[in-house]
Amino acid sequence: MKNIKLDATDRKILELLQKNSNITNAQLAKEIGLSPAPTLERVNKLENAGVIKSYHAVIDPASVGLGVSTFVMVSLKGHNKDNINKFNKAIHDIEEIVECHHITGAGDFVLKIVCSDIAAYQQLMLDKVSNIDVVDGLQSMVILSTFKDSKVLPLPNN
Amino acid sequence: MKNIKLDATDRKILELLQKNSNITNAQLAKEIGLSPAPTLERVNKLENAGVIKSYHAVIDPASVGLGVSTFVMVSLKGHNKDNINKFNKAIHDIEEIVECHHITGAGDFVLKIVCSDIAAYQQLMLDKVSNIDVVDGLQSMVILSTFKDSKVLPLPNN
DNA sequence: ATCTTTAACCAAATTATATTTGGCTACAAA
DNA sequence: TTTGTAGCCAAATATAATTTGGTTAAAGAT
Repeated sequence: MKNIKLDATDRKILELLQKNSNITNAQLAKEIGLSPAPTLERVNKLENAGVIKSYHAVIDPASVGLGVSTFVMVSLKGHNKDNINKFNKAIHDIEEIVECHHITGAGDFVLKIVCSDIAAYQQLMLDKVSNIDVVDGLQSMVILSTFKDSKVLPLPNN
Repeated sequence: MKNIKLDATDRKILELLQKNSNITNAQLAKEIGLSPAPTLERVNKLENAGVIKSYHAVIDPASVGLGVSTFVMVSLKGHNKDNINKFNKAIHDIEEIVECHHITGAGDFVLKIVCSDIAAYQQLMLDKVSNIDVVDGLQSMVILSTFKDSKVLPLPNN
């Protein structure tokens, strides 16, 4: 991934595509004040440089029967490279675990988990997560509601 | 938002669009085994029903100078509706706070925060977050690395 | 100072893709 | 049995992406 210098126009493009990636190139061009050709050129450059990583649809969990989301703090039995790798491998194939971050502070990892209901969640935790042998402790926080979930990062001006 | 019944084809569409929303309708049609016309019809139906909420580009934080991401556990001074509303309002305009979830367990809220560096993070926390008058305690967890960040929810089969 | 190169841009042509149309089939309700 | 409806397809059309060729302006070289 190259190191690319972004100008104000690039940042505007990034902001707009984070907000809504289904905007047409023509509309995007209009909003940033350029014609379609150089607009597309800039978008391609941002993609090739790895600044834009990917494009995704976001679906409403409830409408597909996913009623429970949680954050889980995980502590490992010994916070060493080997155990971290084992843990990483173990969680990778559990599709209900949609995020896994290695953190400083109280625990070692924080997971985000999504599943149908509390029963399914309990089963997942008992059968799969707490069974991972390097896992020491787990602390679940059930999401009651989400007040903010912005897909737009706060781009610095330089 | 209507209650829509999803069949296996709809779920396949949702999976593919979550994975990569820039796929062409023709390619999507091919992968689900239908022609473009009914494929598009299904996508439109999913959008109109609110199952597909939005489309977004994902950018690489590091490549735009965003080097620090954290989770923050927040406790409020009294967990009542009024204070929750005040908190909600206060965090809404802080663009570095990209997520805010109301949770059960140890704290009252968990935030996800993204900013340039530790100095900027400290300033943000001191100047803006800890200043919110309903905030009682804060506990930061800095993300060292992210092992998994799937944009694809685990769709139940019915 | 003047040349040369390069990057960024535009308008317009072309290519690719989305979208609409009309009609067919199969299943379900009347 | 009939009638309506949902879901599908192929093909026509409309829209959008992409390419092309050429212009301008700024930076570095002579």
